[in-house]
Amino acid sequence: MDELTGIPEDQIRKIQSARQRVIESIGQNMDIYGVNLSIAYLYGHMFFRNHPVTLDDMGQTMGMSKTSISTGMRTLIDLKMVNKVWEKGARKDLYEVEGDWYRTLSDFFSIKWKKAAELNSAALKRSLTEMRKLLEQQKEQPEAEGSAELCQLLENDIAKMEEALGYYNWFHRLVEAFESGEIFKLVPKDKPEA
Amino acid sequence: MDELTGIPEDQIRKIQSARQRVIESIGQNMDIYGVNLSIAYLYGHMFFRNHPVTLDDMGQTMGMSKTSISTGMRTLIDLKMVNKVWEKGARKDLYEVEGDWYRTLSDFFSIKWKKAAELNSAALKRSLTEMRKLLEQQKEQPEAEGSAELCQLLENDIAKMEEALGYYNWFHRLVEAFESGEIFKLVPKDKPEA
DNA sequence: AAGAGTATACAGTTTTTTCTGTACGAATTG
DNA sequence: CAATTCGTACAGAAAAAACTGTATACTCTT
Repeated sequence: MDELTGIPEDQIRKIQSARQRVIESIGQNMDIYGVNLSIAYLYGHMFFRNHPVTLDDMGQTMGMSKTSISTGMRTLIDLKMVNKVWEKGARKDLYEVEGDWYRTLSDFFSIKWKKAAELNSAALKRSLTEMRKLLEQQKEQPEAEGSAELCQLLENDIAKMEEALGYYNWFHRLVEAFESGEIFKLVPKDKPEA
Repeated sequence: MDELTGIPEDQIRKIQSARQRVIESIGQNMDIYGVNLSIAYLYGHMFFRNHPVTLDDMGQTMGMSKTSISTGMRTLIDLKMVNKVWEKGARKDLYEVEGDWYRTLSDFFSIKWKKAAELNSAALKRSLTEMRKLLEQQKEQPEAEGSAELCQLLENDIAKMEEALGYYNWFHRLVEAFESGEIFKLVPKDKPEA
């Protein structure tokens, strides 16, 4: 807040209230990124800072313990929403928000969603293999008890899993379109004239 | 589980273990949609069912109270991941998973992300208007104390908020590309041959 | 319109998550 | 190399969320 020195009191209050509205909105809506309110507020406050901040700095600003700020900041760094900044001769670590929100979104998909899709794909592939083998075996002994029902069941499951795998394959390519920036060919950053 | 009657015990166990792997994977990765483990498991179990399920049915399957299943199911319905099914002369409500996962993803963005973007946009616009007015006023009295610093500050904030609004504008168009299916022009469902 | 069976609102309990203070290891200065 | 100062691991306290059982409102059949 040292950037506010020398500015009349009432002006400061107006600016802070305008900022506060945005910070609060960010806070209430950042749950889609899987972060809690405190971390979202931390991000919101950092958004308006024009210089990198320290843990102590933000702890003071938000009235929270340094430990909480530390873990919160780490969460934001893991999500690449915040970057660590190096400054010559600075004792404390410095942090600032990643200003390119398009990249933030892309990174988020890469970090969280892609990983989820890959894990699910792996599980699906293993179970699919198992079930296909079961189906093979069953087809070789069609006289066994309940064989028809079993085959029907297996075929249903297999079909579902194949469809799911198709989806995850598509999703993987979607994330790649974000990573490569190809997505901007379809949806350009600069709004085309209506 | 009535669909498993008449099938040998050991076959059932193999199928259930294959299913369980997938259910568990879904459960552990569905947090990106903002649902908890129980709800994710509920979804996972429903995924493998070939017929609509009832609340009691799933309560039994998952060993949970009907109340929990009810609220969990409602969450999934709100996210359009599960549909209510109407069946003639059925006393109980019936539910089944939305089988089109492309649509599920699209709906999720429409329901959660778009709303978040719109709320943030609204907050940004209001604060932006306020700050622009403050800047106007300030530029008319450049001799006031701390005026230069104040203008600098306001211009910084305004620039940031304008950039953020640009991003939300883009995001809005992105979600529309999902809603309209245009996204499949860029990333086709059927994998092009490599 | 009555009656049986259903889903859910609500309050209390249990479980999980978040937050804090202390303690410790790493890095930096003098 | 000693003395600071920093960031974080860890354990316990506080807060939030999830789950359950009961009670109520609603729907559908008859």
